[in-house]
Amino acid sequence: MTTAKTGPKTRARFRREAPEERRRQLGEAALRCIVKHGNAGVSVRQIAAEAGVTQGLITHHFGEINELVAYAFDIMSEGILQSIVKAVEEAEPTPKARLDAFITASFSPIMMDRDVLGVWVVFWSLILHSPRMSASQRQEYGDYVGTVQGLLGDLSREEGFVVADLRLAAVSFTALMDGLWLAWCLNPDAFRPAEGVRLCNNWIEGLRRGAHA
Amino acid sequence: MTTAKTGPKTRARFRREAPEERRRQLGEAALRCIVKHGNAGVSVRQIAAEAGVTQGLITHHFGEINELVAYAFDIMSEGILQSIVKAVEEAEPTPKARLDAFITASFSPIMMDRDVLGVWVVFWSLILHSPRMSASQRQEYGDYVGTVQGLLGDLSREEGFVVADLRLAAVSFTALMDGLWLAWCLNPDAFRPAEGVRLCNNWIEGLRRGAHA
DNA sequence: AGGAAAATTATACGATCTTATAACAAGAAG
DNA sequence: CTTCTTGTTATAAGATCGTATAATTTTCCT
Repeated sequence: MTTAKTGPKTRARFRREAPEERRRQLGEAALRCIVKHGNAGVSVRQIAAEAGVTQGLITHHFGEINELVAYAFDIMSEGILQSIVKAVEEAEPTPKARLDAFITASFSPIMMDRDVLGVWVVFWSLILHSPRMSASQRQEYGDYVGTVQGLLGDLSREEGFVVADLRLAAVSFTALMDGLWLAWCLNPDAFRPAEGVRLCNNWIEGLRRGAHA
Repeated sequence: MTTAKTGPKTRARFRREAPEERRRQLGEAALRCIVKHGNAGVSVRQIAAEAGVTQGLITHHFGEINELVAYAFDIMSEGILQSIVKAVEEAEPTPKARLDAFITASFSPIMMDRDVLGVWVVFWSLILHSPRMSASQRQEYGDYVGTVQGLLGDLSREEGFVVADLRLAAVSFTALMDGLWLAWCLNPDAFRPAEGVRLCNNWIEGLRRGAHA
């Protein structure tokens, strides 16, 4: 891909952008690279090329590449949590409707996308060796479990069933969904999205029937 | 680490090993490298150094490095599945005791080890971009779910409760455990191993009470 | 012993990677 | 219109990576 007939000593023309915007562009380019090549896609050169800029820009905006990856992780985490929370907020304000919305959103086409989940799994694999990403993950995981705990607590109060340890129950439900995402991502034949919804609802049904009392 | 006083033109002495043994040594060295450095540990040079051999040996035994990684994945998969299955076989032959053994083994110190689980997560992240590993994973996942399905089916027959779709229930239980492993690996403060056992038992209790009927 | 087969070392080559540095240009401000 | 700031390009340096190839050593077989 040659630049269209540049003179002998002309430099490439470029557009100057606000730092936050460029950072976001680079972060999204990173996500696209990970979609395409997994871990192997994480490279200054590939990401710069994907974003249509030179490598130096990444150094300039992020210092080292791990910082860019962590930033991309943050972008994605926020995006996912937000889209799910949004679905909950838009549901009818009854505990059951809100929980249903949560589950449905979790298995909507936005989430049941191998590209999305594939990037997610790659991030998981990076967290253990990146204190920076680990901190983000703990924060985000806490928020997530907290949200689930709220939904489950509201439901139990509304319907009058007992849950011995609400936080643990939320951990369990979260684990179930993560596990289903992972299983489907690695092997989409394992179950259909609608079956994922059903399995989550079955878990809730167990909760109703006092399995966690 | 210099070799002890080699003459000017002497070559390093070495021991010749049977191919299968050497392959296994290299596979285990690869696992150790992944423990230490995650994805970044996957490199011909690092693995060869870890195994105490030269790089060429990896090419010789595996051709390309991805083949070695896939082999390491197979080693680990078999090891884990075997240790769990063994615990089940050693339990009393009642459905409940066997299932208990399965759950207990799944949260024993052998599994609740961040090094072990960390490697596991790295492998997950590689599967999506490696047809060879993907094939292994599907096979192994099928075996695993099949084992779970057998345990759940036996219990339901013994205790006389109804499960609408046994395969789906096994998928769900498997997902719960994978999700708990993942959560604990990324954040060991999320719950204690004994609580993991309890959460699995709670899931089973839901099954008993007809949540999946 | 002696010799053949194959495991292993040693080395080289080209590609790609990360990071650092200097030059340049775009946009804003005076 | 000029000047200043800084986002951006361009380039280089050094490390690491994967793989190929040839030389050498071990080991087994006769």
